[in-house]
Amino acid sequence: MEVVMKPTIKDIAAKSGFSIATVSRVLGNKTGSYSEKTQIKILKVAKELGYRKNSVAVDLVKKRSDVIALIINATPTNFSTQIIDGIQQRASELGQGVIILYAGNRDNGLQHKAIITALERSVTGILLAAIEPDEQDLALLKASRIPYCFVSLYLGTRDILAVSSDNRDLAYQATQYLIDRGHTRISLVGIDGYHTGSQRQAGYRDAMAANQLTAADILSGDYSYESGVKLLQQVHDQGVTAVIAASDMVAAGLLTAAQQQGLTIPRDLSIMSIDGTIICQITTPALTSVTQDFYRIGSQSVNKVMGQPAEDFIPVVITERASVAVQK
Amino acid sequence: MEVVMKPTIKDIAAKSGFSIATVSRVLGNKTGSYSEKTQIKILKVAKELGYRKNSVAVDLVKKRSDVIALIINATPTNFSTQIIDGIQQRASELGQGVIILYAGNRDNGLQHKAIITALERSVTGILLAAIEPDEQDLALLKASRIPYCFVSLYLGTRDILAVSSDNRDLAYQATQYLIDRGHTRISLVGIDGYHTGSQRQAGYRDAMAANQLTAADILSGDYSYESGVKLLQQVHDQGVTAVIAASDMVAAGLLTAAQQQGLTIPRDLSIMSIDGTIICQITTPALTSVTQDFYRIGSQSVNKVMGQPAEDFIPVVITERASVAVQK
DNA sequence: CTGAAAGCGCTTACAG
DNA sequence: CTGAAAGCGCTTACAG
Repeated sequence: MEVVMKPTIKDIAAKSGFSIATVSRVLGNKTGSYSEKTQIKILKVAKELGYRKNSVAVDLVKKRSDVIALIINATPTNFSTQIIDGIQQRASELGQGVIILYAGNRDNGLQHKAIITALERSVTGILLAAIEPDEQDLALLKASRIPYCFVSLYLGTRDILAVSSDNRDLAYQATQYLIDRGHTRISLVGIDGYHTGSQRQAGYRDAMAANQLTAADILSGDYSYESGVKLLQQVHDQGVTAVIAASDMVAAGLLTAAQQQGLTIPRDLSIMSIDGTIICQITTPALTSVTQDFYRIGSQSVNKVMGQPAEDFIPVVITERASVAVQK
Repeated sequence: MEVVMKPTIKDIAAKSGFSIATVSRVLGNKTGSYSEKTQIKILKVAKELGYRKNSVAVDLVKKRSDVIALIINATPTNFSTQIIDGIQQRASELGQGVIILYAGNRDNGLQHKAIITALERSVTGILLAAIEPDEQDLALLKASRIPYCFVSLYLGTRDILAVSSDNRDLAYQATQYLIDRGHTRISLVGIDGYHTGSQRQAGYRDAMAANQLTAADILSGDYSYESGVKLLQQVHDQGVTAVIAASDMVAAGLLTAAQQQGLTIPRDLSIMSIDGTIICQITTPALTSVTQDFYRIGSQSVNKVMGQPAEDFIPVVITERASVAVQK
């Protein structure tokens, strides 16, 4: 029974009386290489048969996919939607589809697997969002002939394509903002020591130093809500008047825990968040933040991986809400 | 220069002195069909050449991908991470990869495009998460020979595979919970009239009726934070003592707006949320919720689309936090 | 255990 | 404008 088989151009050729070459041309819209009558006939037959192109075959012969692979992990903070929107939008303008490969939450195995999957599918380019690559990942990527670009992560070298906020500058601005409001004892909380984390640590330290202030011990964490909750006590012990939270989620955790301790924010503690997602609006008080332009980070990274001119660093902006008080 | 070309099994065959058939067998691990010496030799050459399999070619000849396509849209509430985790986990247990196709935010065009993309790539199955299909989408899906399953959406018929919470029951439970705590004037807020929405509306109405209570006008919205903010005034005008929010985001919006109006939650208004994501912990007070088991919804949907036994409806649970007061 | 050959569903010079 | 043929990189009966 033919019924059960997916129809191919061969079926269309047989039924229409043309060769598969001609069928391929009209289906592929190679305008000018077929007559209108032929087109009409073939299109009609294709529709009758319920024909649907087999992209796998097309990709094989064309040796490329016209799809960008986006590898992303489940970060505790939910900025990914904006990044994805930016990527999708720009990719579609450039005629590229995008498939998302999920790398778990900082799961090195999954991450590696995702890279390999992308490599094996002859994608146009690979985007790695918020992925901290290990040596192996990097070696794999470098050995491939496929362009790749890190998104929202700067590896510290121009040799590797990347689009992100300038994390040093971002933390510097956050710190300076607090200093400008009279704070002198300021802490940085919930951060790790990978690329993004250490760049932010540097920005924080530089700003403190530039203002002749001594930096507090940095409180390590993993950017999560739980980190924030857990670290509040240490923040309190530090005796600081203001904190910079490594992410909106850390800020939210800090806030909840502080309130449970009976603290009033921002009177007893000012919180400056990093990211500026909708989380900042949900909390009470709303969180003042250094806001990243994730959409633009996404769209520019597509430009970059497609070999078009693109910005390296996307400017951030400070969004004043209600979690920072002026220190007398 | 050979250097620039990606090596193929033909290159390995040439360099190792074996035929491409044998190369294919050892690379494909067809144990028993080659000698150990051969294996060692071929693997060595493959490594030297930096060989990487071309999955596109493999898929073409095998006529299937061993990947599940997950089509997902950017819902205002961020439960997707949990669904994805569940899907990824179960899929990998079954030897399936998963690619995610992003359908924007209720964007019918993108949604349709995503379905077509999946159809053209001979995936093992298609999962549609929180997607309300239109006629066209459904026709497309039905016409294909690829199994598909809706995730977190029940179309109201057993003919179409789906795994979700029982949304009627979910809303019924939420309503009954409030009634049990003395509330009689209860509203349902931020919901739409599609499948999930109307099922919840029915559950709400049924519970009210079963308790001889009159249902308030349902306040329509799109499950977003903004909906919650915008609808608070109407909730207030209704004079209810408790609301069921269509999602965590709606609940958060309601809460923020209420607090801005000077209301104290839950004293002045009890809020019962639907979803139970981390958002519920972030707000002050924390939101009591009907909590869905998104992870399980995800993993069971994989079973279902792979033709394995699976549950249709995943039980929900009520998580008491601090946004519901007992009404005297 | 191994190889020659056919074939997966397309595209694209080449020739007419 | 159209068709016959080669080929994309693999897998897998078939024969030995």
